[in-house]
This record gives sequence, structure tokens and C-alpha cells, in this order.
Amino acid sequence: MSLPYDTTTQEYIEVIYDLELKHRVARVTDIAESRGVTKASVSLILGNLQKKELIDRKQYGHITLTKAGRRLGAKLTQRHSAIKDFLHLVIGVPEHIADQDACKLEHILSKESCMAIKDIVKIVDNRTIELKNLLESLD
Amino acid sequence: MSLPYDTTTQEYIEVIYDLELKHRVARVTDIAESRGVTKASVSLILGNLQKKELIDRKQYGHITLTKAGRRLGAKLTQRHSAIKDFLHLVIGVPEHIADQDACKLEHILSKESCMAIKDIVKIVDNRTIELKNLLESLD
DNA sequence: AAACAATGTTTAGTCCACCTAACAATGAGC
DNA sequence: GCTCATTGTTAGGTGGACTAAACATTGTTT
Repeated sequence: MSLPYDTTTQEYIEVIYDLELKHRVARVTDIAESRGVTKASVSLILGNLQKKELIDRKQYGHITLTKAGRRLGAKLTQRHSAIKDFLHLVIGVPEHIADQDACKLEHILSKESCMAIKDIVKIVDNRTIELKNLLESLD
Repeated sequence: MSLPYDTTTQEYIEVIYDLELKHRVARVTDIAESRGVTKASVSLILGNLQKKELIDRKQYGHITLTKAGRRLGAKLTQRHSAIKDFLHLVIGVPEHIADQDACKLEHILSKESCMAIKDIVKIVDNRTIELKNLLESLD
């Protein structure tokens, strides 16, 4: 099983989540810029997200995520960094490529694979910390 | 960088590659069945694949891959099993889920990540063989 | 070889994300 | 408080993968 909601929905929610963190609210123009599409497209898609109750907004007003939207955004962001860390830090893929791949994988990877990856990243992180501590204790 | 050709093209080529191996040629009905779409859709998509010179066919005739099509099919099939083996044999994801994930990942994973994964699978395979030999030598 | 089943194609139309262009609302500077 | 730039929405249209339904071709059976 993967996440509910189609890839498009997920991508928009992730952008909005990100903009909300940076600027407290998201704006049509910024979403459009971030996704590389026109404001018109964004405006239409926002209609869907609203129907799905993932965002709150009034006409010509600010855009914020609902509880459900924020939960989805958080989950996607988590997934993204777990996948990126896995590709980059664990199996040695160059960072910018790991990041690009994570953008796509996060939407389609099953819960199970995602979990397996997260577990491994956690283990590697712990080992890294242990190593760092060991090195410091040798000073 | 990922593979050229969009996901749809890749998915159809992979199915045709598979059917060609099984039955020497592919048929519209079998492709439709395999992809879960109507024969009408397949017929239209085959037009595109032909324009892209990935398949050969005459009206109402058999479908075979061109050199380029077969090369793409082979590459996708390779990718698929490398990704599946990685998820299942290396990081322990249940086999059928690893297989499902591989279906999607194979189309979007970068060359770099794919390479990294293939290398790891190769190492694990070799270790497995060494272990097997060691165990046999103990009999 | 005629009839029928199986297979493949065409046509007309849907849906979704996208576009351009025209329009509407908002807000900052004077 | 008017004007104008910025921002957001609406309308109409495109391309791609899909559909159902009608049609064409091929192959098999008798």
C-alpha cells in the first residue's frame, strides 16, 4: 500500500507545506513558480484540493493547509528526506540526484519499502553518531 | 538522467517485450489484457510506438519490437529485477510488494541510483554464492 | 466457399493537467 | 481616495491516455 491521493495532489500539497513553513501562508504565484506552471493551472488545482479538504482558502485570499493537508505534507516531507538520505548517505548516490529521485519516489513507494528504508537510515545515522563520539573521545 | 521515453511508452514496450519472449510475437488482445485496457487504446498507442520506431507491425498483423524497442525492453526488464531483488533480497521487503514497487520505480529511477542498486545486488549475490559453497564444503 | 468467432481499427467522446488570453480583485504609492 | 502594478480567477482550448460502440479483417469450422 502507498499513500492515498494521486501524485499531482501530493506534489501540490508538498509545495504548499513548504511555503507555509517559509512564509506562514502559501500564495498562488509562489506555488505556480515553484511547480513551474501558470497561475491559472494552480488556481484550478486548488479547487480540487479544497474539495478534498486538504486546504483552506477564500477567493483571492491566503492558502493554508487543513489538519489533513498538513498531515499529508509532513508525511511526504519525511518520506522525501528518508529516501534522499538513503540514496545519498547509505548507497552513495550524488546528493542532487538523490534529491531528484526522492521527489518522484516519495509519491509511489509502498509503505513497506519506505519503512524498510527509514529503518536502515536510522541505523546508519546511529552508527555515524557512535563513530563521531568515538573519535571525539580519542582527542 | 533517467531513460528516454515517457512512462507509458516504457510500460507498453515492457509488456510487448515480455509477450515476445513468451509467444515470439505480441498481439493487441494480449497487450490489452496485460495492461488492463481496451484493444482500442492499445491500437492507438501502437501507432505512437511505431512512429517512435520501437515496434514493427502491419495492419492486422503481428507486432514485434525493433532493435531499439528490444534494447529498451531488455533494459527495463533488467532494471525491474535489479530493483526488485534489491528491495526483497537486500532490504527485506516482501516479494510481491518489492515486485509492485519495481514496476513503478524502474521508469523513474535515475541511471545513477539504478547503478548503485545493481552494484549492491551483485555484491549480495556473490556473498550468497560464497556462503552456499562454504556450506557445501562442510558436508 | 459461407458463416461465424475472434481479432484489430476507427470514430466520437471523456477526463485530467496544462496552456493563453481576458478579466476581476487587492493593495501601495502618490 | 485614485491609479496602477500585482495577484488571482475564468473561459476556452490542447494533448495524452482512456472508453464504448460500430466497423473491418482474418481465420476456423463445417
